[in-house]
Amino acid sequence: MSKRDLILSTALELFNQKGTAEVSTNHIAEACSISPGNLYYHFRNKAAIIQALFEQLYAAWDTELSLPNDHTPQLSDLTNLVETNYQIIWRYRFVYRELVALLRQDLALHASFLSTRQRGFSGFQQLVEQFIAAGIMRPIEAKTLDQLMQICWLISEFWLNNLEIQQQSIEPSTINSGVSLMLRVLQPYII
Amino acid sequence: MSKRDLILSTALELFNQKGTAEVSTNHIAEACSISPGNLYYHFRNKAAIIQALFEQLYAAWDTELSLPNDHTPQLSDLTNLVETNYQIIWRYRFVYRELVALLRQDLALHASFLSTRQRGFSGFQQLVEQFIAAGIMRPIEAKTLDQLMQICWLISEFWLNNLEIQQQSIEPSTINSGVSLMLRVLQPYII
DNA sequence: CCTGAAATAGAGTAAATACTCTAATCAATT
DNA sequence: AATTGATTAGAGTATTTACTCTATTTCAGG
Repeated sequence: MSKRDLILSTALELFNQKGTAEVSTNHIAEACSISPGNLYYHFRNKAAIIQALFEQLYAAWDTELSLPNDHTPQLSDLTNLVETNYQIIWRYRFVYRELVALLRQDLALHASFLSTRQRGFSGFQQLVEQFIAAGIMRPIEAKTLDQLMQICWLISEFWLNNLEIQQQSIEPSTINSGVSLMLRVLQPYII
Repeated sequence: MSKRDLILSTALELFNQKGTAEVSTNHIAEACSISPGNLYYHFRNKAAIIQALFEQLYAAWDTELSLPNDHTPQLSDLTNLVETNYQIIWRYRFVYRELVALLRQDLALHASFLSTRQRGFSGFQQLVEQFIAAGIMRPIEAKTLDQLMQICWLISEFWLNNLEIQQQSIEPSTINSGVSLMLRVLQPYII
């Protein structure tokens, strides 16, 4: 593993443990057993480390959330996708824990996050539209569909936060409850 | 206004603007035009200021979210409640922006928040059960009902965060879209 | 083996932070 | 006027933070 990757994975672990505000660059360097100077050789500043971790998150979404597009979609595709998404978010959990604060402090980060998020949302919406086309779901009026999508998206983004607030351990079973929550929203429209 | 209240309202304003990590006790004191020593006369430490603001939030929920219990409930009661709740959360918006981080740093705060939250959730659930009893909503199986409540609750807690991420201005119209999102969840069960 | 660039160590700095301490002031009561 | 307790100012402190600078080491290619 390159030193750059070591710094990033160590920072990720510490950020997830204690939050970005509580973890200093010196902490990260010490946890990596390297000097502060070395850390600043690899990263311009602390914000650059956070940005790089966001980039990793984007990459994880891109590579791990792809759909097999050679078959007609099934509901299981949706649940798989959502579950994988929860796993990714959990891996980078500091991001959603502090999301609003982090984005407010960094305009460029906000922009990149918004566009990545928009891509994800569009893909999600297309999947549901494929369900309708395939007769798995009833036709839905445009505005209603948009609202349903927004609700599902809200669940997928904030369900883990909700679990953490409730101090529930994040295990497959609790994560699955987030998946079934989303299915509950769509259920009245599933044939 | 007592000096204590001045400190709290100033701190609230600054926390909402910049986040708790970016606002120091010295900042607060300066913004109040008082000395740091004076601030520490009124509050043991920075955490105590945050705790006091949480108490104000609890109080706002208690006093402003009461239901008129002399008439059979109507759907408009629900929308009014949710709207008022959004206004309260917006007033103390730093709380939900940083919620997971704040609670993880302060065990006592976490406990008080959880119990207050539980009370609110129960009240909300009772209201919906009254709708069912009044024939406004169809009877719903227990597990389904619980899931619906959780979804609505998630929306009420995180909708403003979602708006902030989208950089949308928080206005009556955008807040109303949060209310109709919740109605969209319940709509299939409304008679 | 030499060279030079990349990588690293580690001391150092200016600023900020949470918080303390002491002395002064105020305001009400005796 | 004197006393007393609540309030306030403001200087001070130890620590931490993000980040810089310079000197040294590593190591691949000629």
